[in-house]
Amino acid sequence: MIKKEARKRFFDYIKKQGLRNTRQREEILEVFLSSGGHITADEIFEKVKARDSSIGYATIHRNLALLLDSGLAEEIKIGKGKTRYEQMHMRQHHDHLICLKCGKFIEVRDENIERLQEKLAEENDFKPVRHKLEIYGYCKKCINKH
Amino acid sequence: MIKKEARKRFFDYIKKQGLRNTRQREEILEVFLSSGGHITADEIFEKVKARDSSIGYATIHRNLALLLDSGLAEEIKIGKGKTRYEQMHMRQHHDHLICLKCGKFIEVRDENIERLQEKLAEENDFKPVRHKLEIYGYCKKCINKH
DNA sequence: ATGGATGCAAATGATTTGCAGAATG
DNA sequence: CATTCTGCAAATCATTTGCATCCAT
Repeated sequence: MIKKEARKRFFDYIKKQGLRNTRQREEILEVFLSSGGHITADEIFEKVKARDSSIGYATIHRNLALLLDSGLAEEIKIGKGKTRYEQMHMRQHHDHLICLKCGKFIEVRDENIERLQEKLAEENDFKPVRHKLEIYGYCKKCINKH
Repeated sequence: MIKKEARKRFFDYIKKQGLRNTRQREEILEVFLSSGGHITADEIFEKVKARDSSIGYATIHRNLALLLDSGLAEEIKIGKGKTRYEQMHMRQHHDHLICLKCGKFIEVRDENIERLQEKLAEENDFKPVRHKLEIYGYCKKCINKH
């Protein structure tokens, strides 16, 4: 199962850094990995609190930083809203089409673009690690309304 | 001259919205258009203040919002730093290679990627307006140091 | 003259940090 | 046991807003 891999990767990272495992850390990881994607710190806080009402908000952020560092999560910051966190590990990388009207996120992937990005980086003596492609515009429903 | 075009576009927008032209607005636009790119609100504030020490910080933000709305500027939010503003109008669109070690921004452009993005959007019944592509990794200087 | 624009200071909102006690390896 | 982690509250930091006044049209 894929979630198991992600857990392993996270705990391997934790151990390598000389850090410890905790109940809270485990719960936050679980909620994050079970999220559809694009989850906020607040949303994680609410979900974890439902299971363990004693958890503090700061703990969410501290562990989110760890998810980022371990490469499991990626930040998405758009406009003035709060930062969203997306899974990097379990799922295949994808790009986003973002509707300027209704805010809808459409996940897409194009192998040719992926390949050209590698090439583009290489041509610039750059070793790519990850990337983010966001295309802003209007989705089908909103295309006539703006 | 290209800067002149950008100015026209901005003031056309202002007028269309029933807004007014002011000394401050003019100065902020000037500083923004003269910036190399990736400028922050603070940096604009400092530069404008050098010419007009009475200007307030809030005015920078209020006018930056206008630059965004008029389509002249684009926001770039990375990590925990402050938002950077980049010119959209005068210069050709470009993507970024961002070094995870030294923070260097390399501007790149690939026609094929641009074209494939159009196609990708179209296939999803999506009308693209603008996009943002950021590739994170290690630049030539840092590639051996991490 | 009229309503948008500005400067200032205070407010906001998200994220971070200091600290003392709790828990892990 | 030594250290990391946690919850809490206070602190930060960037950005936004309320308000009285100013100024462009």
